Amino acid sequence: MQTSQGELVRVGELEIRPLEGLVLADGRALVLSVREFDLLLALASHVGRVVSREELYRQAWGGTLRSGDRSCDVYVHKLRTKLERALPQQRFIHTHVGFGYRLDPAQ
Amino acid sequence: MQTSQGELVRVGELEIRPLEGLVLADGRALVLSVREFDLLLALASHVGRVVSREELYRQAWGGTLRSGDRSCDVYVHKLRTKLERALPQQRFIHTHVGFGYRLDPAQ
DNA sequence: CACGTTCTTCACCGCGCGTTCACGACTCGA
DNA sequence: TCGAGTCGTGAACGCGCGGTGAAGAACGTG
Repeated sequence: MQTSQGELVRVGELEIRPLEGLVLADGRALVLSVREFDLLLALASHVGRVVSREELYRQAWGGTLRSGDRSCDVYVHKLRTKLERALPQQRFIHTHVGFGYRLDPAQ
Repeated sequence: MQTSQGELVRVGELEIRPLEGLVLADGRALVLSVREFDLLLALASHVGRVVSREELYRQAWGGTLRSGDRSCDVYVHKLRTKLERALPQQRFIHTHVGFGYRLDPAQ
């Protein structure tokens, strides 16, 4: 199940506005690139659930993930860095080795 | 009888989501490796009944259990440890000496 | 075209994962 | 009481997955 087009999404202290391409962390605006934003949106459309790299790639990049492509991991890292700098005390993106990633404001 | 493909499985306070590789213990996400997850799934597909090592190995590893292979026991131990840490008051995996293991939220 | 930004790819490395071994506790039958 | 079989448990080890920094390609904007 995906979030419908432009709806506002809340995940913990994060507020994602798909229509504007804007993310607010505790009220303060985050500067994200297009890819970073799409990836966050893909993760946010399955909050609390584990999403495979294939699915994330499909949603954020479009097309199918080629074997050996690490783009997904690299951008998870970039996203993590920015989220962590905005909200140091929280961990949002959790790794599930062998499965994928899970966006969850609660540990 | 096995659980069909992706159905959500509930065992006591455990919620197993086969499609995601995710287990919730009382709502909180558990971090399990692929093997641990598959083993739990194998046990959960026969809740309340004793499952032989051969059957567990067939379901979680694939192929037949070679004599002397202790992988199954080792992973039962790993699973127990994680379940016990998540839900200290309960015992889920019960040993039936000479027969196998039984997953049961009730003693 | 020039320049800054974004994206992809690469390489390195630490750590988690799965397998296997070793030892000890326990049970049961001879 | 002894030996064989079963199971719990910690640890060693090789390997692949994922974290991470950086270089270079591609993009977009003026």
